Amino acid sequence: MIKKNAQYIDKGSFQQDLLGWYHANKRDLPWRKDQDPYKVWVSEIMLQQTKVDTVIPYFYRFIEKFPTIHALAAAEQQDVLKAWEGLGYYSRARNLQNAVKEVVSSYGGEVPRNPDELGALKGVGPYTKGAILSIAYNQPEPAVDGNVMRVFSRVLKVEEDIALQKTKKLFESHVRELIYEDDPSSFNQAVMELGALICTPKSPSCMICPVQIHCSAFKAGIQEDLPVKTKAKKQRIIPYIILLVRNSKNEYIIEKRAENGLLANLWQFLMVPINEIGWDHLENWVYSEYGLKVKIGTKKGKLKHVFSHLIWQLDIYEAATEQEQLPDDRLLFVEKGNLESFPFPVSHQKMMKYLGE
DNA sequence: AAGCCGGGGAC
DNA sequence: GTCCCAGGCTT
Repeated sequence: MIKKNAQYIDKGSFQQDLLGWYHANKRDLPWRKDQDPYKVWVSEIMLQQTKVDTVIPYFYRFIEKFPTIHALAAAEQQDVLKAWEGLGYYSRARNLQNAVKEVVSSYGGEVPRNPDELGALKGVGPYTKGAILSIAYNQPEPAVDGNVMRVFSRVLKVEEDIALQKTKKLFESHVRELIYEDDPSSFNQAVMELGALICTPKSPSCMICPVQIHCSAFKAGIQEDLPVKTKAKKQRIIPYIILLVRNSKNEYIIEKRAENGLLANLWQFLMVPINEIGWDHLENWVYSEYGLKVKIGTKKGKLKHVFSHLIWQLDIYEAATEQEQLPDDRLLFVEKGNLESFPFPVSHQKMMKYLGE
């Protein structure tokens, strides 16, 4: 039985109602066609902080391009990033390939079923570890994500802040107690499916919920008030001048971003942090930063791009250079028609409509 | 514990 | 505008 401040629940009846609903209503998703641990792994990484409908086309393309662990391990990172382009959180792609290489070199290409070995892989945290172990290997391990915390915060009327680490551990212990050991894969997926389809953040469909009679929050009429979660901070606004620099051969200058941090190893048009530089020193800064002499032209447009923790305010200008040689390793001349072979952040993809002919 | 790390869709 | 999504890593 459930302890602490949570309410009691009839475990067998809850499992039966939840799993019965799941088997009758689960979505036909591409990563549910088999239990290939590699495909389960790829899907779970893509699904981190990302909706199912967004992931589906990426998953198809990714598996077609990298069908096996060995294929992904042998790929160029730029090709992996290109397949991830637009999905966001690009460290997921870099970590996944890093981990896949580790699986090839240390585990003969087989995804570890040992929890400690699996959890030690880059990008495999507590949730993903539990998801792979339960879904691919049928082990009764908890896989606690946002859905699971929302569902059980309501069913068990847990009123602790789900942003806290200790609250997540509390839910893991609840799942260990409640999990259906004959089919932990279906149990974990059923809770998440319920969270996605019925027990939604706003306006949950309690009237058609298969576990309504088990739900303490519904009984108390406070399901809309759970889960409790502290609010995120507001984003900082950072203004940039974007320079669409073109040479006499009608090629554009793009720059490879740093190998760590925001949008790592993706490509972009030149970005000038105008607040730090100031308009008067703009061309001088470009020369000191890149050894590049440019003439700023006319303004072509503006964009606002929102990240989870900051906002880019982008003013886009065309610019020209007469240099033939690029003095900086980060920079590259590329014809307009070849830009699509490089991975770009979405914000810079949106700038391409301002390029000339 | 808090900050960093994308992008999109629902409301 | 707000929230949050099948989270993890770093400090």
